[in-house]
Amino acid sequence: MLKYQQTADEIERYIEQHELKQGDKLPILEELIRQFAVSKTTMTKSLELLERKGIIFQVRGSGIFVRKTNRTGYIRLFSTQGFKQNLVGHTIESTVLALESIAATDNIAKNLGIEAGETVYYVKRIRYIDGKILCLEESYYRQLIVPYLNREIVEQSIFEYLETALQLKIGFSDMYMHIGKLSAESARHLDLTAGDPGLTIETVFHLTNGRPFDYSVITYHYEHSHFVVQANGLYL
Amino acid sequence: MLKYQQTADEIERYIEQHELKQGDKLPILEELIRQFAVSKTTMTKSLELLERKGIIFQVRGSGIFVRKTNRTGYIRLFSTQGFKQNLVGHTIESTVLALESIAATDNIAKNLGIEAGETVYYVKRIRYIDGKILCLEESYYRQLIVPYLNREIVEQSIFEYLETALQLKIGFSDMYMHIGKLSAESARHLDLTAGDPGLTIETVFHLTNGRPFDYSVITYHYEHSHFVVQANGLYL
DNA sequence: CATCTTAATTGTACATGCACAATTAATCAA
DNA sequence: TTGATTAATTGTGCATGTACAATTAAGATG
Repeated sequence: MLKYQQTADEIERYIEQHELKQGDKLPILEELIRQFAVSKTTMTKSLELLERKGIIFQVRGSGIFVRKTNRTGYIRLFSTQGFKQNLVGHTIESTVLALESIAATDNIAKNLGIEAGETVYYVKRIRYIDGKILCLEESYYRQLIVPYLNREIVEQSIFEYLETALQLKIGFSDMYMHIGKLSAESARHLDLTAGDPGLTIETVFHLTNGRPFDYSVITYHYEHSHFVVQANGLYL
Repeated sequence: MLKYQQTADEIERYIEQHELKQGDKLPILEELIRQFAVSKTTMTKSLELLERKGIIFQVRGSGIFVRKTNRTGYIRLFSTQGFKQNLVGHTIESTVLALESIAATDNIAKNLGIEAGETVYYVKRIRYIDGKILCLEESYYRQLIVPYLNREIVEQSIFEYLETALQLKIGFSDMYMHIGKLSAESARHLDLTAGDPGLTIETVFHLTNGRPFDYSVITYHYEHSHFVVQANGLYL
């Protein structure tokens, strides 16, 4: 593990152990450098990481302070950390509705930037959070990159399998969000009524080398989906 | 302007001028350093910035490549850049429904982390994108930090006024998202029907020194809201 | 010609040092 | 005591240098 990541983890633990609250001040940079015995570069990178994770904020000339959201029970969207750490205290389960190899349709191909007809795994799942329906997911994995999937893997975390067993390195992703009314079929799976609200997120996942390997369409259950995003710059 | 920001801008322009596409390779690091006559640190920071903006991706041992989303007409959520650059080619207009000083309710106070009763500006607007209703916005600004607002300012970009005229430095924000059915009142403002889908984003804005100054509740028109998010790590 | 091994390429991690900007604390003047 | 000025504190920008990891290309081997 990289030194700056490890240092960041340690600082995070330090914050928890000392039960620091929003706005509490951490030791100054120099002191942190001394305590953790790393160089300025490394410590700066660690702090930058923590800042992007929304755990601290830094004020030049003043100090380094703890940042906390004041709501609980929200799912953290776009966390740098994975799915798992994100949802400590929550249980995620999946019901697999479909798992098969198919030929990519035009739409799938376009999103993945491949030729129509290429073989992809089609996975359809309902995912539960703490026993309640969270979302309906339909994903398409390029078989060229993900040569094998089975029911057991798909019932658990697919991405964990990709990263550990297949050693794939997931890089970046483009997410397209829109709101709409549920179709009869989606509503049935989510145990809702057609016309009810739904948030749909389409995502194209890429490996670190830029190759797209997964296109997924997720529709969230509007009553069980509360998201929090910790942003750093401006936005809208 | 900082050197690494300026360099990043120049590289961005370079990409546009050379009409580079998704996956196209940029000159190697050393070459970029030479061309732009900056140090390795600076160039690295510039590239990191561009990476976070979703403009490039870097592959160790291979090179630096252009990253582009393949859909247009989507609004970029959580862009590091401001509202303006984000929406080039789009027109944003606002209708002001309310602008008054009020005493903070318990809910407002809790979100801003202040005492109930503190004076805040209440701003209610409908915002249009390219002539179509985008969202209904209700914001609360602490008068202690934003001492003056008028109709003219509120009709334009409030944040631009805060940054330029008041010299406030906006730091980070916590955003809470959920989907639901529109109330009769919201629906009326958005020219929709009660019960229609709506995406609501509550945001608490902080200055760079960590002080919260704005709590806003925005409800988006489901037919005119298409968002894109370029994420870098994993997520859900 | 395919496959393995090795070497070259290319970005990332980490250390050090100097200069400087933003904030806060201390000092001084009235 | 108040308000302005100065000084100390504290994080950020930028330059240089060494080592190394991931990828790709080249070469060797069968």
